Amino acid sequence: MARDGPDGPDLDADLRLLVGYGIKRANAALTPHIERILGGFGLRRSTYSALSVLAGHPGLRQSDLSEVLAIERPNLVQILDELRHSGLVVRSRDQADRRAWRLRVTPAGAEVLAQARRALMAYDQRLTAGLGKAERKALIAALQRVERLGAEAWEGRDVGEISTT
Amino acid sequence: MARDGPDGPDLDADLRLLVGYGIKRANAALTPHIERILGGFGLRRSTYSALSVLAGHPGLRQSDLSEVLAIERPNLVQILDELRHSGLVVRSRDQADRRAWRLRVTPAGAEVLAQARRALMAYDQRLTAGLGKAERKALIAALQRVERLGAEAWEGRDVGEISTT
DNA sequence: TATTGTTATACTCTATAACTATA
DNA sequence: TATAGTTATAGAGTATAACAATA
Repeated sequence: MARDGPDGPDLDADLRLLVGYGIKRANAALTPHIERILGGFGLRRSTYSALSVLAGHPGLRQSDLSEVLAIERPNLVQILDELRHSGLVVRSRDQADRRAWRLRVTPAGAEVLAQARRALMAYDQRLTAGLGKAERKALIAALQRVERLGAEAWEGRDVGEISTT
Repeated sequence: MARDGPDGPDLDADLRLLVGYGIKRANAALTPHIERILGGFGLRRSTYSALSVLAGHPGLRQSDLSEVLAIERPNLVQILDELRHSGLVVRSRDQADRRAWRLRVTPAGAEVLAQARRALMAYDQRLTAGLGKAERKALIAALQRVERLGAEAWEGRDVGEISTT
């Protein structure tokens, strides 16, 4: 255990056995680069995500978007303010339910999204350099599966047995 | 595209093509559960990580630990204060360099770590339920590779070409 | 009575500048 | 002059309570 790697001893070898640790470290390593890339288009991670979903699903309400992106409604307000003030998103009152807003991406928003998407996809593809298309798809599927399994409430009882399959 | 899944339409299908998005969503889904599990032992994610590294490498200095865990030195101070006040870690002045501290896990710290580790490992194993041992190892390796590739500075030039391999 | 969007607020994580004591 | 650890602080992300307007 704790064997040395090419960049020196991996002192966190024990933590590296955990999928959750690997995900946290990977996220921390990627985040500043993703923010820098999107920042070049006047976007943040959250505004890019909102723009991306709205572009594919015009007429979505804020509460729908909140659920899709797993963002609390109050936190979405600022995100949408930002997109509206930049002229990338507009909203109009729902005719049937006058409490709700219907959101749409403007032509300018679609253009910014397209450009940001190209830059972000190029970076993201680099993350799986050396992997084939099938392997990349498998990684993405595995992550989504981890997300689902991890989110399922668990009674946290002390399970001594660990599957050896 | 944007085909419906078993739990309804996946409105973020476009974002799901990104490894970075999958990592962010997985991390967000796991974090509260991991915090809850570790909270049962009086630990946070950061204090658990520090405890885990120090247990395997007694005598480490704070700056070493900071580098291993990719935590800025100032942020490590509070983490170690917490561990010391809980009696899980002690420190002593380095004899050769009286600016530095040498860190060690106490017997109580080792015991808390062992218990927390069992609970956390049981949860983490659940994240890859259905995967074989080799597949789980491959996922962990892929994450570490993503972390490394993603951290390497990149000039962010607009690369239109995307590998089709 | 419940829901949509909003405001205010608080808490954690993370990052930087500047200080001290030692080297 | 540089380094180890510290303090203070600021920003981003995220979470909850409470409110107005509407259902």
